[in-house]
Amino acid sequence: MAYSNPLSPTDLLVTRFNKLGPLSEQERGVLRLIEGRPKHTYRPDSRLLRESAEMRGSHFIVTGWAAHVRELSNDRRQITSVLVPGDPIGLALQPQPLSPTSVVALTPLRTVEAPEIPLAWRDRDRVPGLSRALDLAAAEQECFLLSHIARLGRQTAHERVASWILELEYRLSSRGLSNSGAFAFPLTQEILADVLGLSVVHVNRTLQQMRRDGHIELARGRLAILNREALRAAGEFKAPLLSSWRLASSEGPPSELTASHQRTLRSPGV
Amino acid sequence: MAYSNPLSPTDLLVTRFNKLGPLSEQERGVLRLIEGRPKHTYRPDSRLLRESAEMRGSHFIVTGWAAHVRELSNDRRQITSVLVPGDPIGLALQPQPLSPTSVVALTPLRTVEAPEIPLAWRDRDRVPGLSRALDLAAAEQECFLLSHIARLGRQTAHERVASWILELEYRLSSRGLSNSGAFAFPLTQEILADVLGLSVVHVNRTLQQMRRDGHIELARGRLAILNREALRAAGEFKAPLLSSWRLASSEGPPSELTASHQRTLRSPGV
DNA sequence: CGTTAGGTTGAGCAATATCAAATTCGGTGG
DNA sequence: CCACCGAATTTGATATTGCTCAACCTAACG
Repeated sequence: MAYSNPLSPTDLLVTRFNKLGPLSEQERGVLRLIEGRPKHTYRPDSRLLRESAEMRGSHFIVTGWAAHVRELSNDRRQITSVLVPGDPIGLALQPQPLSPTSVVALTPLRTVEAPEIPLAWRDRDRVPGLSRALDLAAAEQECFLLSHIARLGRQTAHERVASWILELEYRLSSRGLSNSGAFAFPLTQEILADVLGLSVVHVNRTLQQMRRDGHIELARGRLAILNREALRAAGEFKAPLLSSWRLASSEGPPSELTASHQRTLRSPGV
Repeated sequence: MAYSNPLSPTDLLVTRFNKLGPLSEQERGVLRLIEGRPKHTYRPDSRLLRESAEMRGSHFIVTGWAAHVRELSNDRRQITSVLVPGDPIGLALQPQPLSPTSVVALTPLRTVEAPEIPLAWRDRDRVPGLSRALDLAAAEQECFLLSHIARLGRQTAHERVASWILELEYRLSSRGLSNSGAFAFPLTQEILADVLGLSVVHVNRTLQQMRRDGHIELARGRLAILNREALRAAGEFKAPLLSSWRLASSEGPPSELTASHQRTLRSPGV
């Protein structure tokens, strides 16, 4: 199936968090505990959380995509962020939080419980690298929200699509889910419209334009970036800079698990 | 001057935080320390923080308004949030953070240093009420960002203006800066355009429409909400619900123990 | 094979942007 | 008090982007 991926939940999390902040062996052990936790499956369109409902338990996506969504009158809805494998669901800073958005499955979805994560976030002294990685993941998420505001407020349809695709690919590649700019892409154009604040028809025309221009290839549930420079020029995407020490050591903490350095070049598409 | 307000920095913060989570006398003492800290003044348009620059020191606005802003090509800019007295500047969860947006003064601005705030945020055990208030303030801020995404993505010009005005009044009144829906409003229509993702001309026409309809009054640096119900119906503004114990006891300062006993019954499966 | 969800296309339209020219307003100096 | 200045607001005319509606096409799937 298009949504499946070979990484275990643990691998996903270790891959991603280790890029944010180096994890000790003990901290990886904490993540590995998650491997054995109960899993949950959801059908497309099922609702994992309702806006203003209490969040209980934090989960991570193992396979499939989901979204944070705000609903408005007249069947309008706005997706505020798309969630891919490795993203948290129901994870919050304070106890007894109410969800600020609904969370819905966009595809068949599998999640795993991760009760140790919110605990670790608080217990900073025992797992400093992990807490810090969680802080940075939160900061990154906020950064994407801000980019999305700029996108919706001030960018044209083409620019929105371009910058959003680059952001998505950036996120997927940090989890090892993108192969030199090509990745499984299970969203319908209607969902895309709700992400980008456009009509379905206009999304369609915009995508076709980008195909005609040779900037992307999109077919059969796969999206390939063919001309990254063109997309960057149009969308003005900049990878989020989160913390100054990352600047100093942007190669990242050397690790056995940095998937992105070991990509094999492969022809994109299907 | 239109931007002055009678509250001291301390009063502003105590007023606001005390609404988020009840503060002990000792915690108020921490806030009162801020009273004596160094102040800073800025002219309109000056830049307090640059995007991707390191944030050093956390401040609070004492008087005047500012904004978080993302800049794009072609002189476009998007304001992601407007900051009013009592709002933090440069406050972040993790150490050595890089600012995800620029911060600019929209009016003459006065801030005060508040080095104890980030410390208090971490030192949860010593000042639990204050840490919690900070958590909730952060959650509230995130909620406003999400609302802004929905606003820009899926609402019309009229709806955007309506919901934004209500949100603004909500924030001002929690600081004692709004008087039965009327408050000092120092923003130009051009700034408003950059907030709402519209052209200046269209902002102008939309405001006039709302004046003609008798929904608002806006003149000489003051904005008054005349028909709150009409604005709510148009904009679909909902005050953010942050935590379940606020639901249970939103009128008085609740005992911190009511929380877990008054949870609402269900929540959909996560 | 028929059904259906998703994708594509065309035509007309509405919302909003752009451009350009007043006009008003809040100071400021005489 | 008056005259003036620049910034902000307002207005009109026109252009454009993106939306709506409706039809049609295609591929996946039972």
